[in-house]
Amino acid sequence: MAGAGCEGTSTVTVRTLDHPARADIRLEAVLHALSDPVRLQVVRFLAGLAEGEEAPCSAIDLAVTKSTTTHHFRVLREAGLIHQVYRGTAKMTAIRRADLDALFPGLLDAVLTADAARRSRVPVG
Amino acid sequence: MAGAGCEGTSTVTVRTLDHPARADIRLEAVLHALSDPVRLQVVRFLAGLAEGEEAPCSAIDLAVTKSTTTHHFRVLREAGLIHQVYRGTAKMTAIRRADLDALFPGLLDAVLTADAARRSRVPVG
DNA sequence: GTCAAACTACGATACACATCGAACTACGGC
DNA sequence: GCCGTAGTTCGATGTGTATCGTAGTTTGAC
Repeated sequence: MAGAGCEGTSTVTVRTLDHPARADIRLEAVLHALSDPVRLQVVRFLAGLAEGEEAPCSAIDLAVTKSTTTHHFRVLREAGLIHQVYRGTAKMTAIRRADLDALFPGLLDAVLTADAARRSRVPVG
Repeated sequence: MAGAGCEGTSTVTVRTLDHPARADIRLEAVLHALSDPVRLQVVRFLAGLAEGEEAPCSAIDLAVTKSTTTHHFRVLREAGLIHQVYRGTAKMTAIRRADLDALFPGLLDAVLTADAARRSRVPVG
């Protein structure tokens, strides 16, 4: 059966992922997504990449299982923080910086700056 | 029994409230506190007051019961977003802007700006 | 086709949270 | 002392969430 059992897939087997449009990104959802340490780690990693650069889920060393990782990536995607696309066996992820900066100017930078400052105070987190 | 049954009260009946020190304010807790619409409304109201100005809980018209209001104010206080002090029968609340701006420069303003922008797009929220 | 790698789905679990109503406490005024 | 106002506490409830393990799907390589 084509495309069965795949979250966000249309009838044909193309493996597409649903993303909220820029206008549908909600501030509360973004703040909630950022309030989890695992997800903040993901965002921190992606924000450290070059503009538009992608990374597979496996590139980030998270202290949780793969199924939990899938969960967190979905929360980030549905909140509008990241964009994901299948490329071969990997699922490439990039941060939606342009959308975020347009909707919430300075928010992402403020969070990343605050997070970096805290991490420099408390060496290992 | 002196001071029994009062959250954060010391042995003598003085009704003191515990607040985290500036250094103990955690970014995740702040983001989580801001990710609830009721609490965001409280912060928006307090941020609109003059510098250092206080307001009683009852000054904000929230669409929840008093016990739920108590809950949200406690979340905000324990996250380090607000400072509360008893004054007569009222509990006066002020935003901890200096602490927040020192720890997370630009974060509160970015959230408030984004919230204001969204509220101007969607008139009633 | 077979196999391994990458990721997903599902069910379970344990915990956190937003909400309420009802009963209670603290304070100021009469 | 009595009462009203402001806020708290407690228990309950329904919902959300972070986590896991196991089993499954998809894809590229062989």
